[in-house]
Amino acid sequence: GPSLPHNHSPHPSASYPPLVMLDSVTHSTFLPNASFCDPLMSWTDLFSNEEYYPPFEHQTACDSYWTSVHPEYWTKRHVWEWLQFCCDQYKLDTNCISFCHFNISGLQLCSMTQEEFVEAAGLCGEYLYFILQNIRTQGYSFFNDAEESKATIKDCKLSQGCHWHMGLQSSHLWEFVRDLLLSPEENCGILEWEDREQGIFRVVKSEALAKMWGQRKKNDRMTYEKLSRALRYYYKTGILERVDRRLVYKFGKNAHGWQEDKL
DNA sequence: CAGCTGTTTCCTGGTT
DNA sequence: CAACCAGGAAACAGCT
Repeated sequence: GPSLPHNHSPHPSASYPPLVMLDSVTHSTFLPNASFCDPLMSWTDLFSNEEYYPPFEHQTACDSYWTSVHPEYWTKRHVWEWLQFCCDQYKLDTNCISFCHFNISGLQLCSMTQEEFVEAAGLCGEYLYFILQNIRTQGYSFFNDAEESKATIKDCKLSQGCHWHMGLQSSHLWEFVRDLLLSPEENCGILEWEDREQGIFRVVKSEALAKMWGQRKKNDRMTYEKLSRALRYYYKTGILERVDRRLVYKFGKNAHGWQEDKL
């Protein structure tokens, strides 16, 4: 899509599926309760923190943790562990993840497209996809060779830090609305699903919504009048579809990440 | 620098 | 009447 940022791998020589940066992922969605912290930091800290990664020698062959195995060779159990870990570490909303979609082997997991991740886990799917691609591209040694990983981590930290920040800053209006709908903690009854399946929702507190959007854009002059004008532009691009009711909107064909997982 | 995207701002006119 | 909806037009900001 034209709105996707350019893929920019930290490892130009490697060939693997392109990294899809999370331009649509917002801070509020994934870290609803945490004080602001760079998700990247937790990501990298994660992989340099021995607390989460017990020394490799402590693992036995038949009792290996997912970090000690390359994703392609993960068992169902490894996949499960990885998923649990991601939910835990990134405070993913487990309600939007269809866990039965992940009752699969690592090989199957690796063959899933981003779209399939989104289908299986909504917005979290994008996140999980991103994490998985990172693990894959870092390679096996990432978890085992401490010396080698250090350098890799550092490189990653820099280049991906930029992407993260860009992703966090450049959230579009419709994504902001979507994320609000998907995170009850932040929502406070501002938005409400009218028809979850159809992607129809209602703006309950229009002024509050405008205020919140204004905060996001550092614009204290934002009003619902202006915000709604921006929303109406989405009819043209298929992000939203017209609903003939006051304060009611519907996600269009070109909006993604809002769908509830279908069992 | 030019051009494009995604709004932001403003406005006229019509609807609930 | 207040709060919305429809869009056109133009300004703007960030990005390529």
